Amino acid sequence: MAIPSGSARRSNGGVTLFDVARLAGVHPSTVSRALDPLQRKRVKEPTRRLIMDAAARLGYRPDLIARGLRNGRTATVGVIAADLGNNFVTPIIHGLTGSIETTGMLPLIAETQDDHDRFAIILDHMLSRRVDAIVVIAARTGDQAILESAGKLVPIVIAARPMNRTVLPQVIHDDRRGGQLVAEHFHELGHKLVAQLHGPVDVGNFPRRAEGFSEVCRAAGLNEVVLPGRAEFPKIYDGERLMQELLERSGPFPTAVFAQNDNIAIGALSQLRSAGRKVPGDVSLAGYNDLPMVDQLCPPLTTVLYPSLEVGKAAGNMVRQLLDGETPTDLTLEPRLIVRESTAAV
Amino acid sequence: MAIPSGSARRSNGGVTLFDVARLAGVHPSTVSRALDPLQRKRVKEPTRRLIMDAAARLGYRPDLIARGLRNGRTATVGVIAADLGNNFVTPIIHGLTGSIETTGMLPLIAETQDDHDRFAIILDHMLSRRVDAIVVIAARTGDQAILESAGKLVPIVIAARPMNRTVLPQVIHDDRRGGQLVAEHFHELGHKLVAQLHGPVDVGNFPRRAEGFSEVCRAAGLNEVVLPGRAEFPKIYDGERLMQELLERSGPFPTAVFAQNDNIAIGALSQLRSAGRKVPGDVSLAGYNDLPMVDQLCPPLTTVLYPSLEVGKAAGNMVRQLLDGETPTDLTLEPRLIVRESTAAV
DNA sequence: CTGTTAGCGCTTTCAA
DNA sequence: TTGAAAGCGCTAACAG
Repeated sequence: MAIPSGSARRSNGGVTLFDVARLAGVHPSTVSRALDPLQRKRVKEPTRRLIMDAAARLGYRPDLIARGLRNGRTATVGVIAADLGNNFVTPIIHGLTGSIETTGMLPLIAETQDDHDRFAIILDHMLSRRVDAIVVIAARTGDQAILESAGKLVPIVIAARPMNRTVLPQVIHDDRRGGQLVAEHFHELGHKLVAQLHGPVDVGNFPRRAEGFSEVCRAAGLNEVVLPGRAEFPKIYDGERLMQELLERSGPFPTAVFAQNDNIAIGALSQLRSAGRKVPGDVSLAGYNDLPMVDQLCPPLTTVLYPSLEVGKAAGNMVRQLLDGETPTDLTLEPRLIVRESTAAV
Repeated sequence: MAIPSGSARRSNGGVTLFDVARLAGVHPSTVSRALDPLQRKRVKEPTRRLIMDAAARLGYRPDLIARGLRNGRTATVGVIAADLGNNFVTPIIHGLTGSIETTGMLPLIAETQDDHDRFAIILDHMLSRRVDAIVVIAARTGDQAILESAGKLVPIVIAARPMNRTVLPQVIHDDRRGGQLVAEHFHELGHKLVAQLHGPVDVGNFPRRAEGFSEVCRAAGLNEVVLPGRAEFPKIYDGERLMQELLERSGPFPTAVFAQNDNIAIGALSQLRSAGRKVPGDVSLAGYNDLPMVDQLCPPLTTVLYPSLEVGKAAGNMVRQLLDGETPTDLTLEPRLIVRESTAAV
C-alpha cells in the first residue's frame, strides 16, 4: 500500500487528454486526432496549434497503456531468451532492438534459464501482457507444442535455435553447413582422427552441426571418435569437462577437435593447456559462433561465424512484416568459417 | 490495417472476465476477487472453485494492460542502456532481470547509443508507457537535469555510471578506489613512468578512475605521461587509437599503462603487439571491468573486477524498495584488483 | 472539421 | 459474501 492510488500516482502528473481539451477549449476527441500523426490533417491548422500549445503548456504525455487497451496494440515485442549472461544472445537482442525501435516498439525481455516450465510460464505471462509479437531465442524441441499453440494467438518468430517442421516463421542459420565447413577444414589439413564435443541435442543447432560434421567425415574417410558426453548447457565449464572425458579415454587421441560452440572450445582449450597439449601443435581445435574476443585467445580460435546481429535484425523485420499482415519467408543465414591459429596441418 | 480490430485480434482469444463470470453464474467483480491472491479469502470456497473451473475451461488469461490502466501499475521496469552490444551491460541486465522477475516484473529495454537526444526521447517514451520504475545504466553528466526532473514522476535508480551530487538513488562502484588499486599495483612493481588511456569524461566512471590513479601516482612519486586523447566511446578500436597516439609520442615510453576499461586494454594490447612491444616484458598493461574472457587473452589481463551482476541485482532490489515506499540507501560496491600476467616488475 | 457516444477489460468502492 | 456501478485514459465510429 505504499503506492497511493489517487491521481498522485500517475506518472504524467495527472495531465490527461481531457485536461488538454479543456485548456484548448475543444473536445477530447479533437485533441486525440490532433495528436495522432495519421489524423492530424483532419484538424484545422489553428485548432491544432491551440491544442499543441495547451499540451505543451501542461506537459501532456499520452498514456500508452490506455491507448494500448483501447486499440489492442502495445507496441511491445516479447523476447524470450535462455540466458542473457550468454554472449551469444546479446547481439541478437541488440539487432532486434535496433530493427524494431524505429517503429516505436520496445522489447520486453525474460529469461527461461533453459527450463521448460519457466518457458511455459513466461510465454503465458507475455500473452497476458498483450505483447504484439514474440521472438523466441530460447526454443528447445520440447517447447514446440506450446509455442505453436501460442502462435495462434499472437505472431511468433523463432530465432537462432531452429525447430523441425514447424509452421512458425524462423530466422535461423545453416548449422549443418557450419558443421560441414569444420570437417572439410580438418580434412584439408590432413587430419584422420577427429572428435566432436557435443552440445545438448534438444537445442536444434547442435544436432545439425553434429550431422553436418559427421556427414563430411564419413564421405572423406575421417575417423570420428564417438563421445557419449554432452553438455547440459554449453558453458565454459562444460568444455573443460568434455575435454577431460576425451583426455581420459583410452585409445589414440584425435588430432583435431570440433567444439560445437565457442564456450566449449574455450573450456577445452584451457583443459588442453593444463594437460600440456599444444594447440594447434598436438591438437587442432575449432569452435562455433565467433563470440567477441575469441580472436584474442591464445591461440586465436578458428571458428564458424554465427551472424547473431543479422539474426536479430532479421527477426525484427519479420515481426514488422507479420504485424503488417505480410507472410514472411523463413530466412537461413549462411555460416562462414573463420580460420585462425588454433587449427593447423597435422 | 492488417490487424483486425474486432475481437479476433485479442490475443487471449477474446475470453474476458465477463465470460468467466457468465459461465460461472456470478458477477464479474466476484471473479476478479476470486482470482486476486490477496482477495481470494473474501470469496466463499465453493464459489471460488466454480470460478476457477470456468476460467480453466475457457482458457482465461487476465489482461495485464487493462489491469495496468485500472490500478496504475504495469509491472514493468524501464531499463535505459547505452549499448547492448557492450559486454559490460549485459550482466547488469541479467542481474536486474533475475532480481525483479520474482515479483512478476519484466524489464523493458531501450538503447541510447550514448546520444543525449535519444536519451531524452527514450526517457519520455518510458514515462508514456507508465513503467513503474526506471533503471538508468546509460547516464552521462549531461543527462542529469532531465533525469532528476523525471525522477519526480517515477522512481529512478542510477546504476553503474555515477553522478555527482544527485538526489537519485544510486548503485555504483568505487571507481576512484579502483584507479588507486591499479596505481598502487604499478608502484609495487617498481614502475616509475606510467600512463593512462582515458575514457570519456562525461561518463562518471572514467574521471573517477583517472583521479584515483593520479592521486596515488603523485603520492608515490610516479611520473604520469599526460595524454590529451580521450576515447569518444571506449571500444576496442579506441584502445588501438589511443595506444597508437602514445606510441607516436616523443620522449621516454612509459613502462606501465592503465587502460580505463577492458576494451581499451584489448585494443592497446593488439596495437602493442603490432608495434613489437612485449607485454609485460616491455610494457605492463592493466584494464578495468574484468569482462568475460579477458582472463583468456594473451597474456591474461590484469584488471579491476567490476561487479556488474551484483550492480544489476542491487538495482533490482532498490527498485523493489522504492515501490514498497522504502527509502533505499546508495550502494557503492568495492572494486578488486585481479592480477594476471599482463603486469610485471620493471 | 468537430462533437457525441460508447467501450477496451479490469478493479474497487459502496450497498445489500 | 456477493452484486451494482463507476471509471482508469484513450480512440473510433457516427453524427452533425
